Amino acid sequence: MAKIPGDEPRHGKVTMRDVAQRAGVGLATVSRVINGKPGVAADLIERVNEASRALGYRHDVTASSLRRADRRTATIALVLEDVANPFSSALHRAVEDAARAEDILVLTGSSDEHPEREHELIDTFTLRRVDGLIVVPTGGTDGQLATVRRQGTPIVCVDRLVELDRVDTVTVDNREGTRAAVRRLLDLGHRRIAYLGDMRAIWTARERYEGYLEAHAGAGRPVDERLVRRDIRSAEAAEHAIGEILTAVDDPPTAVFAAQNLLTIGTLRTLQRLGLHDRVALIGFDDFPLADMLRPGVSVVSQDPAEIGLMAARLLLGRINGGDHRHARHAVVPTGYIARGSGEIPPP
Amino acid sequence: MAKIPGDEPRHGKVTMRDVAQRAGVGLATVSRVINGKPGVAADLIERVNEASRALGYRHDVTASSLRRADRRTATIALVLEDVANPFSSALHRAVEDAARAEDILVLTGSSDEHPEREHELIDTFTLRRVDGLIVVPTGGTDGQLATVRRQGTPIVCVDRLVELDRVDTVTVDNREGTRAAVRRLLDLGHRRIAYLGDMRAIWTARERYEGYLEAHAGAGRPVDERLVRRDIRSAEAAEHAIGEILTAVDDPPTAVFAAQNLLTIGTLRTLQRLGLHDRVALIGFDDFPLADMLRPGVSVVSQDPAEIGLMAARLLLGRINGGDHRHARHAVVPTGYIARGSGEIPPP
DNA sequence: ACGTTTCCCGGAAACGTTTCCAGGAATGTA
DNA sequence: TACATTCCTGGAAACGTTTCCGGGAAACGT
Repeated sequence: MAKIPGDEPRHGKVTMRDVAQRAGVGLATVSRVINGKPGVAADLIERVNEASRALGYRHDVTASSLRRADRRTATIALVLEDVANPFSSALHRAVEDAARAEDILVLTGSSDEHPEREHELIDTFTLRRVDGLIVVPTGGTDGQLATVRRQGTPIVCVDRLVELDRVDTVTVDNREGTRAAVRRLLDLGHRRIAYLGDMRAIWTARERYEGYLEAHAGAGRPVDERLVRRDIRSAEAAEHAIGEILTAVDDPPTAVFAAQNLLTIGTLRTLQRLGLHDRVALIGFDDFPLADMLRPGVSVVSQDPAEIGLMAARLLLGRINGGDHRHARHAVVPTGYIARGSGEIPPP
Repeated sequence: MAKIPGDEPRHGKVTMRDVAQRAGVGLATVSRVINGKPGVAADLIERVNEASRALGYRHDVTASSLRRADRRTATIALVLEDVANPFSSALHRAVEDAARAEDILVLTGSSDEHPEREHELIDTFTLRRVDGLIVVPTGGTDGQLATVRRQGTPIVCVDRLVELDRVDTVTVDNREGTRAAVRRLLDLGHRRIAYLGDMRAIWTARERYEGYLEAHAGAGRPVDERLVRRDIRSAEAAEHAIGEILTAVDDPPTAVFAAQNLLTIGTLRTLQRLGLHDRVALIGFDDFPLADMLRPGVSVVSQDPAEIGLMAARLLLGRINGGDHRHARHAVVPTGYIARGSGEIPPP
């Protein structure tokens, strides 16, 4: 064959059969010992362990999962929006740590918020027979998720609520976090509070907007539609939108609530450009690095991706390890508020 | 073919045998068709394809790799310092994209800069028979990497240079990037330039320091050891160190070069606290989000993690696909300089 | 002492696939 | 036409493991 020059002949491959032979026992016994199954004489266990140590035997998880009844593969998959964004990667890390504790590996993929891509990823992952799936769902794959779940793969959906049979979720209290923050602005005396929101197709975006409305309703204040822009998907679009609102509207807002990371940053840029950063209040949803280094510091509604990831991993691993709760569990982790100055600017 | 939501029930495990039966051909023929091997009659190919489509057959990569001669598993592994840090995750994303183009999945793990942890990860990954390994090496695992490589697994080391047989590397031109930046400061008239560096055990840290020395040597300027602090590992430590240098030294520096992300941020904090951010020049190594939003904007030597990741993936996939280059290839990607103000502050 | 149950153990089948091998058809050559 | 060669094809073995099953020994009950 095409033998790569300089490649060592694959000597390594010591198999269970080798161990069995050296220990002078049957193949089945070695398997039992390796898997820690009961009902093997103590001296045989010792012989097998000794032999496998001496030979440097390494258990082949792949081959094992082929025959194994539960087909466990010691791998879970994580479908994120984009492994490179800070929220996703913090989540990823938390999941990795939780999985590592049980010697489980993590496969990841980025959906880029595209249902087709997400579908494809879930497809590939389930084909590899991962033991479980943690998904930040785009919302276009509920049907697929339901079938996959029905076929036996435990699933935890994260960040966005989905209502599917025996699919657990971990979400953040978007509505309440937003409501409380906007309420702060109202209590500070702001009457005209602009709102910048993400794509309406995204559950969190809808929830946050609800919180904005609730805060106004709770304070008996009307919402001026002209101060609201939704379906904004980038920092640039936010820059533009808030610029329009601040300049074109005859009675401009004295505060802004930016319902997502990038939108906060876009708003920030425009405020600085217009020299309004010390006069218009700003609260963003979701913290970001260096928010405290800006002036004024940017106040945010914070969520804890590590906590979310940990929770998701716990729920998933719980189901994988046989806890077959017949109903879906929905964990909600609370948001925080970090006051850094921008949210504390009073109306003129 | 690409139907999106609410998919067919596709329960059951339809195997190659089922396809063979329905197509009225032998098992071996189905395998040949699926793997696109030559020497099958056109009508049989059509029959097999039709049958497999009709039954919704899905190729089981796991079982396949068990018997397969090359043992390819269509998976590569990525060992990063921490999946959650921006450099790592940007790299991760680039690798994911390159791999996806060849239907290859990516396993990841975080070493946290611990050799033992890295060793463990590499061990686990190779046991799973990944097709290749991309590693940001801690430096404590060269022996293991050499063995793994010798046993046949292609390896690309990233960010830090290692000299191992047939192990490719992708690094950034740390030395030159630093030299040029420090040279700028010197040309601007700065004579006393402080240096904050990461752990000396890390190759990049050593290289950057060399660049700092070279710049001084090239300009015929001496280096004052009292302005140099190395082995700093956190933003807090940097904050403290630079504070000491700025206040305790009788003839304080007029500029600072921070050789790593966190150190730049730590320095920034201290400069702001001391009210020196407009008077002491600062250049950092490695860009970070919002660096342009600070006052003054933070000038940095920039590296492109996406480019690095892409390059690494290319080298790896090249080897996986049979490119048996017998010598190691070392790609070096250039750094940039982004002037935002802080690096352009002249000496008093 | 004898039958029955329980407990351990090892040989063999199975998991879903690829590869080896041998046989039959088709083609080429003399 | 006869024979060697090439080409296709499918049955069976193999990959490394787990699980099924049957058998022998030990423990138990009478």
